[in-house]
Amino acid sequence: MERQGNLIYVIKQVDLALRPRFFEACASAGMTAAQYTAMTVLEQRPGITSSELARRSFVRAQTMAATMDPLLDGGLVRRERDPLHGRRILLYLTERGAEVVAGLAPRVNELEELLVSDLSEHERVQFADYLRRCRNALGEAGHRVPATILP
Amino acid sequence: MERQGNLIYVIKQVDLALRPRFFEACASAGMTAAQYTAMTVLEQRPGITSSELARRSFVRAQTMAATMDPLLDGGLVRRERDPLHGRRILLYLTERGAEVVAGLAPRVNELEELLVSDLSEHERVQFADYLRRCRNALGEAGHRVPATILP
DNA sequence: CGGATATCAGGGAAACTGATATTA
DNA sequence: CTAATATCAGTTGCCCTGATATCC
Repeated sequence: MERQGNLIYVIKQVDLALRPRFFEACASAGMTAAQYTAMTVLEQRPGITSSELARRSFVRAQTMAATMDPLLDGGLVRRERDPLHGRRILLYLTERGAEVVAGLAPRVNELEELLVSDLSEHERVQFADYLRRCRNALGEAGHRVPATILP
Repeated sequence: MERQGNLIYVIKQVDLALRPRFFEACASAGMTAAQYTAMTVLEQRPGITSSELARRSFVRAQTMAATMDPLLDGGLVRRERDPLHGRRILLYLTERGAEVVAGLAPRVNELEELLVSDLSEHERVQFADYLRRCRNALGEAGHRVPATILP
């Protein structure tokens, strides 16, 4: 009886407490949180399509396309037609895009350090592992993301 | 080396993966996610003020007031002037409000069970503890109530 | 006075649904 | 034909800042 019952609520609280600081950091580099997040994924998976990027980010293709638009206009992300597939368009960070992401990393790391400041080294590793397993449990259970497991 | 580096990103992923299901459950009871969340807090802290509720939820007073409005109109939440303080207005769930929250609990518990379905009993306890400590680390570090400077 | 509460007004980031054309 | 991609258009939930009046 009496389950803990408020895990979802606490995750929401953490997200809300994180948000203004994360927004602020991203804004200092001239972009939004969604844009920065997408760029960090793009950095690790060059040549990914917008649809695949959307799937990994748990949003719709239209949402990701809208997120990308200002980055394309701003020259932070570059598009390239897939020579093997006439419909797909592949995405890459430009040099400037990579520089901006790298320039923002210290501030984001600082925020992340604050987030886990009360956890020991061992606990941080466990926490990251638990979070990934939770994400995968949700991702695998249909509702979205039919295929691949995320890194 | 290889920092973990993407903790914030994974939290965001979990939140995004959770959101559509959570929204769907709340909508089935005729309310939004923010409204349901606020009501669960109200259930555990009857007589709380809207401002204090906002503070605990990591949002502004205006945001919480806007969240409450439809609940007040719908008769799920009741307001009462604080007899000891002419400005404060205390909030309470109505009977109907309590019923709606109780009716939604099974679906929310089901979702939470899915979330932690890959964690052992011991790991779930640890996970909840880590999340709360992360939330507290962010909450204690100020950043809230910056109170803009300048005239 | 300063500090907290409540509330009006407006704005923005970021998700959603629906519809459509194209291509493997 | 079906599935996936890209994209146009509109909508919504929900957070924000700024300003103001009231109360201790």
